[in-house]
This record gives sequence, structure tokens and C-alpha cells, in this order.
Amino acid sequence: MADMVIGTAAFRPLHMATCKVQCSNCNLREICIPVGLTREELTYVENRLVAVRRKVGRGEMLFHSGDAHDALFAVWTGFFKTVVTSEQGREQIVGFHMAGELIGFGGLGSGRHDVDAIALEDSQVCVIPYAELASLERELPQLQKQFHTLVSREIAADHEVMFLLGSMHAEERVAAFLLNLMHRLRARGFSASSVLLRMSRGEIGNFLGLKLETVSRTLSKFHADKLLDVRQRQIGILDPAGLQRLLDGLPAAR
Amino acid sequence: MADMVIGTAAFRPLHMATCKVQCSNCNLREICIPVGLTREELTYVENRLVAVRRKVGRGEMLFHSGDAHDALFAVWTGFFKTVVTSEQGREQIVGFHMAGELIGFGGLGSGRHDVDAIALEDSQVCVIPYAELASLERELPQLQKQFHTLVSREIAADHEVMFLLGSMHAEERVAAFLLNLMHRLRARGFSASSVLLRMSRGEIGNFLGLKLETVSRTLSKFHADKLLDVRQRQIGILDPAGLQRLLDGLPAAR
DNA sequence: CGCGAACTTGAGGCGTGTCAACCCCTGTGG
DNA sequence: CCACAGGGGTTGACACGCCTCAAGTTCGCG
Repeated sequence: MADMVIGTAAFRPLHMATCKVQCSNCNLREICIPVGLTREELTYVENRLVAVRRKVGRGEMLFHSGDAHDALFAVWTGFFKTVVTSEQGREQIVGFHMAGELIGFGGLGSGRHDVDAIALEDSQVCVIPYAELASLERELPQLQKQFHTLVSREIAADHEVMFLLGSMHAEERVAAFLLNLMHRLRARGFSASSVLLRMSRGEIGNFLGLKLETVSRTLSKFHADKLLDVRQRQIGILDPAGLQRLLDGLPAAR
Repeated sequence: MADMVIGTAAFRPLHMATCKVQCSNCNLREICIPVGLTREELTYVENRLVAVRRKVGRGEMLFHSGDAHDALFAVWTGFFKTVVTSEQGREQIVGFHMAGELIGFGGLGSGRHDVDAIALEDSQVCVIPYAELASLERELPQLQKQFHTLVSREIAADHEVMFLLGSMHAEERVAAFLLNLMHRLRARGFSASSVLLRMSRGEIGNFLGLKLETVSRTLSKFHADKLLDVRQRQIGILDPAGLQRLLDGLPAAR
């Protein structure tokens, strides 16, 4: 996999694969930071944000917990997990992140990242230097607004996860997880009837507070109940309404 | 308890008890929004932020999930819980909030609060109109910085809770909960050896993803193990190091 | 083609949940 | 001052959902 990039390959300040970013041409501009900006503002932001893209291979770390926090990252392609690690090495996945989502909010204030960010497949992120972002935020109210929206979306999402972890049974957790994934993919124009999982059963289980065997069993049960078509990591969503019903406390169906 | 306030009582726009706020005299100015501001900036903020205080009686709602989000709230005195509620009425407490902490970040972007906020004792909050805050954030880099710090602190705290809910056993959860409370109280100058719980066993359990009986049993066990002195809601922390050891995966002690 | 990782499935154990009885505080009214 | 009611808390017995351990299978990748 050569580190070739859009247009010129001349711009590559570090040894890591990077390239100049053009928000105005990006297909995620209606989801990501630039939402609501006029065309002029957008070009201005592009130039000022001097963001570069960075490639992160499958399994590689985008950043470590404790690293100096001088930038946020917008997922452009690929898929990430963010992980909290305790002193003793116990790990808890606190989020999965797909195209258009920002990573790194947890370290804004302290100046240190509070999680590890790891690519689950070969990915590319836009690097958003924090100092520039803060400065632009002061100049462009609309950008400030969108920044607030993205932060608060992260918080609201975390609250949903706490709800899941604090009050759902295994089957509900798995159903909620799949529906959430489905909704986010649909919002990005992908098929809502089929999901290719980017993470292992173990990672799903870790995120959901379950063991991998429980996740596997639950998926098998959903398969048997004709809610899903499980083929390894390729999951067909046969009955979204049925999954939703599980969440609504109606155990079976009807 | 009359709703008497600092200086004049003439300023009371609504029927609810309110009063003019003076950040410069507030004992929380080193924790709350004003951190890092110069004296001049502080007076400026006070005037521009035109914040009022609002009283919220024990059990009353500061705001409901779904309410229009036009302000953040800084806890001045008292204690709050924030609660996510599902369609079917299942509830999950996602946070407890004490003096100096801001509530309402989850609704910044959507314009709607994502949680209920309920006072656990008679409390007072400073109302921080969002529009003014955003505008001041653009003028004062230091205020912007502190705002980012407070948001990201909330996110990091949520990550810790996810860690707790996703990977800890009952005893570890309770120990972590108590230590967390202790640390936050100590940061506010309160005793670190004794905690008066503002919430019921049921609320602790809800927050920790446990049943109230399990919380009660665990507290009793800690009492028997001489880690705590449990007297109803008055908890003496006899052996903080022992509690910490529980979290570090060393089951007993030694 | 063959190794290792990921996944599935089963059997059995354990940590919490569930259900229920009882106790202890607090506040209220006689 | 005591009787009483009611909510919160404690404790016990038992059930059950998920974890643990283990074997076997499939898939991905070198």
C-alpha cells in the first residue's frame, strides 16, 4: 500500500503519509466540521486550518492515552475504536468511530488524551490542530456552533452507552448496538439492511460489558429467531423492527 | 429559608426565586467558568453574562429531557442527578453533580436537553444563557479555554463511568464510586474522611448498574472489613488505601 | 496449504438479581 | 409523649443470567 494521495505527492512534511486537505471537495462536509459554512468561509477555513490527512494502518494507534493533545482528528475513511486503560492494563472500549466523526474530545482541557485511539481497518483522518480550531471558532460563529454540536453529540452518545451498560440485558445490548451501527451507517448513505462489522466479537463484548461468548451466543440466537443473518462479520439485518421491539421491553414479538 | 439573596432583593424577574450573580465574590471562581480570567475580564463577564441564580428544591426538576436548551447551569450549592429516560420509562442516572460543576452539556448542539436534571437536596444554580456564553467565548480566549476544559472533563468523566460499568464487579464499582465522591469533595475543601451521601441506595445502584440490595450488601461488607463506617447515609472512609487496592485488582489486602 | 486467530457451542459454576421479611429512622398527629 | 405510618435500609434464601473453562470448527492470511 503506497502512501499515495490526492493530486500532488510533494506535500509530505513528516515521514508519515499525509496530504493537503480540501474540505470543500470532501463528501463529508455535510456531517463534519464545515456544516453550515458558506463557500467563502469554507475556503477560508481550509487555508487557515492547514489540516493534513494522515494514514493509519489497521491495528495502528492514532494516539495514545497520555499523549499531548494538540489536535482533534476527523475520521475521513476507515474505522476506529477508543479505549480507556487502567493502571493494571484492564481495557474498556468507550467508542467506535466512523467517517465524519471527531476523535479526541476527551483531552481538550487537560492537554492530554484520555484514551487510546486505534484503527480497526486501514484508515485516514484529517488532522485538526487545536490552536487553529480554537482561533477559527472565535472568528466564525457558525463553526463554533458546529463544534458545540459535535461535542454535545459525543456527550449524548456517551449517555446512551451508559444507559445501555447500566440497565440492559445481554440481548438488549447487542440489539441496541446493531441498531445504532445501522443508523449511523444509514446516515452516511450506506445500506441499512447489511452491516460489515469492523470489530471482533471480543471487542463488541468489551464495549457492551459482555464476554465474547455471550455476544456470539446472542448473535446465534438472533439468527435462529430470524432477526439477523449472521455470517461471520457480515450481518444481515432481517428484522430491524424486531430488534427494536427487543429494546422496547417486549421480550418476544407478535 | 426565605429566598433572600446577596444585597438587593429587588431583582427577581420571574416568580421563581432568582438573584443577580457576582462571580467575583463567588467561592467557586477557581473551579467554575471564570478560571483564569483577570479581574477586569471577570467583571466584564459578570455584566455580560447577566446570569441569575435559581433555587431548586429537593426533588424538583431543574430541566426535563426534551426541554429547549437555552442555558447551561452551574451548581452553586446543593447536589443534582442527571437521568436518561427511555420511551418505556426505564431510567438510568448518568451523573451526580456538585458545586462548581456545569450541567446541560448534552443538549448544546441539538437545542434540546438529553437528560432530566433533578435536585437531590435544596440547591441553587447559576443560569448561564447559552447565547451570551457563546458570544463571550468568542471574545475571551481564556473563557473559551475554560469552557473546553469543562466540556472535556465531562467527557473524560463519562469515559470513566463507562469503564466502571463495562468492566468492574460490584465491589469495585462501589469502591470506585466512593473514592470518586471523596476526591471531588476534597477538591472543594470538604473532609476526605467522611461523606454524607445525598442519594439513596437505589440511586447509587441505578448509577452503578447494580440493584439496591447489592449496594447495601457491599457497603455492609466494607463495614465488616473495616474499610468504611456505614451509618445510614453518613459514610466514614476508614481505609481509602484499602478501597483503592480493591480497584487495583488486589482482592483482599496485604 | 497449514498455522493461528477468531468464532461457535456446550457444560457447569458463581455473582447478582429477585422476592420477601424485618428493622430503623423520621415525621405526624393524637 | 407516645402511637403510628411510611419510606429507606438491611439481611436471608433462592433463582437465573452471564461467566468460565474447554473442545471443536471455520476463516483469514502468510
